[in-house]
Amino acid sequence: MQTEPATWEVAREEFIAQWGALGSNWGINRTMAQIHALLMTAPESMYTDEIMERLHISRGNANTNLRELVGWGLIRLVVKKGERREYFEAEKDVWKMFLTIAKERKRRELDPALGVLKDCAEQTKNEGAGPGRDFHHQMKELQEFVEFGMKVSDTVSSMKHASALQWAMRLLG
Amino acid sequence: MQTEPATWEVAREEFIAQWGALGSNWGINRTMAQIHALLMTAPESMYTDEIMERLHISRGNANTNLRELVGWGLIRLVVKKGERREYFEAEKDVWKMFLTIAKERKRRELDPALGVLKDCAEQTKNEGAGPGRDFHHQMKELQEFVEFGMKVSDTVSSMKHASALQWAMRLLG
DNA sequence: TCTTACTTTCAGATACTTCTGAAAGTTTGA
DNA sequence: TCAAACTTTCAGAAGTATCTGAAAGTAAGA
Repeated sequence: MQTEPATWEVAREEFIAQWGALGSNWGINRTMAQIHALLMTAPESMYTDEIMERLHISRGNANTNLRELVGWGLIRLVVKKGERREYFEAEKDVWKMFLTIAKERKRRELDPALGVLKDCAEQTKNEGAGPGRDFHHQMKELQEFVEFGMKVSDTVSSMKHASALQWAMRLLG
Repeated sequence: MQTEPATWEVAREEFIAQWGALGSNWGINRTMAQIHALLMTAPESMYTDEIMERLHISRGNANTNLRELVGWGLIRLVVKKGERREYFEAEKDVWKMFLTIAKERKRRELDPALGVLKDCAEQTKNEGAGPGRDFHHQMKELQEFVEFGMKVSDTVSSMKHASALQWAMRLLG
């Protein structure tokens, strides 16, 4: 006879499925998001075969996405003494998770954008009046805005959870 | 003889191409990002056929992505008196652009995530000690974090550019 | 009413992303 | 040095997203 799954396992199943679907909006692929959700809610660390079985995915897929998650810093590899197999576990602290994601998104989304803007501003710095000058101004404005955003992000990222909270309370209060 | 393009037009070309490429990281499709870049740097409003020609895209593609951009609120439709054709122009104010994007991303990325978290937390609120309880806690923590982030985002969004700047300077100073 | 000048739609084509599974590679311990 | 236990790779398959272009739709003015 099949063992009845615990109530929380049902909710967990939903969480994994939905989190995977949400991944797409976030620009993260579905499997990666699902593995992350699975590990985030795992009472114990897990190894590749368990993950494959649980999510019905192939070995190659599991392996690739696990590496990718390690690359993001969202999960880490754990070696158990006396065991050869690699286990994985997720960072469960929400603030740390947020910092990791913020840092990675900054690197992926903001850094390259800044490069383009700087370059375009530089190329047009000698434009006289007219549309050329307007274009230059616009690139400059965008550049400054992005740089500013990066500074804010860095500042927040360097905060401990408690001080970030305190700061935010002041903002909201 | 072909007219030599102005210097700024060369930079503009690069901006459009690169911005389009960056769109992917941002979860925005390439054409949409390119049209936005084109209109953002256009001295005058433009109509569909001009955009098609400039970006070498089909009518269907142009039309779909223009509607999408209007949907986001990043560009608007302009009707010129005595003209039947629809023209488009982009919001050029950087702060307004940022607010628009922030609002839309919140709606697309945060709102649905919050729904899932609330639902999972609710389903497991009666779990006793053990993994079920841990799961519940984790959902709760995530939920609170997301709600908190949304509040911060709303607060900043309701600010005028000047006060946001002032607030940020205090943070950074 | 009809023609002209436009906009919208959508089925199929193309391009891109992700996944599979088997084969190759690596490490450990006997 | 070998076999067992595991991890990594990658060519091709499957799945998604995006784009084209032609046809259908709409509205204005003659």
